[in-house]
Amino acid sequence: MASLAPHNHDHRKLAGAPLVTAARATMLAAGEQWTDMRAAVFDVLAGLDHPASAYAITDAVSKALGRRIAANSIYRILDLFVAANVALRVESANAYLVNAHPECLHDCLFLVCDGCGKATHVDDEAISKQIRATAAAAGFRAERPVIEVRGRCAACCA
Amino acid sequence: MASLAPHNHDHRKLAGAPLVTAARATMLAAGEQWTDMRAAVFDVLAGLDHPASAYAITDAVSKALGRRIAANSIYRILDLFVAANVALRVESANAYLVNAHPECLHDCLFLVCDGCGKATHVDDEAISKQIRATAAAAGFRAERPVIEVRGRCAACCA
DNA sequence: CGCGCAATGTTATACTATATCAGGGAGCCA
DNA sequence: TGGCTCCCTGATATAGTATAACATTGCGCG
Repeated sequence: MASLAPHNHDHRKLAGAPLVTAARATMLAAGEQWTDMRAAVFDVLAGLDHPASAYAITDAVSKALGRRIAANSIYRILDLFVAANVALRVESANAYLVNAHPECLHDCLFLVCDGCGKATHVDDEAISKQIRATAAAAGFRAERPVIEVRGRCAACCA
Repeated sequence: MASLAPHNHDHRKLAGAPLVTAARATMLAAGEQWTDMRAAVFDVLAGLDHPASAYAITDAVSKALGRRIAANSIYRILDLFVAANVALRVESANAYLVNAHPECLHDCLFLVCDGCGKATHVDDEAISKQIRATAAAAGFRAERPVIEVRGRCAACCA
């Protein structure tokens, strides 16, 4: 275990079982349950290599469970996940993504490729601070910055 | 805050007739027509004090023209407007807004109030440059930054 | 005139998101 | 145990956002 300084931003990404464990712990800490259904949704999210729509996730969960799940139920769970910071939403793509380090909370920036659809999650405190400062200067109370860059990733620029 | 752009970024906001004239000129310069329909949509946009959904705009245009316009037609025109930079889209709100200075092109930042729904349009080259630099550092070609801050405006904080 | 082209109309449909109420299981307490 | 509440999920309906596909109109031009 790396040391947990006040917040050293050692952002190694979790994956596999440790990620599930961390997500579960985060949910429990938020006073939310970790049900079979939620675990199934999380597994699907964690298995994606790019953000997916709620309906795509619904299809994948349905397939995984062998029975039809209503989109409705998936939305409820995704909303909880986002609120608890174990999942993230890409506003400009109406899509959801697992949060590979659910234990630290900060504004995040997505580089969203219009070629392959993949999103790279970047944390940059300098940008975040600057945006929040700009908002504050305008007398605006920033609650949820949405910072996304549409464009082309290195692989898709070719 | 060095101002090295080709133009001086004197961002006085246009309104009323001069704004329409500027928008029209911008569209023509982009090789697009300025039809009665487009003028009607633009008038509605220019009369809004906060971003509105395509359907709300459809209703307003329909009312202004005294006949029912299909949402479809409005979407087409809004898309053109956004492409030509005479209108802007707030991704996190699925809403459209007139661009009060259509003649200069830059990334923009919206402060979107969850209380009153108003959006403040801020231009900040420092943030824009930093975001683009971050993207470039990741080998990502930034084409369209989406920078929006959800929160509460000064009036709604009270 | 006849043709092509762009804009708009018309209709249908896909996609995204939420509301509402019913059912069912776990824990709690008399 | 029985009954109770609370939360999660199911089921259904509907609202809201966006695009597809083809028809029609009107205008400029040879």
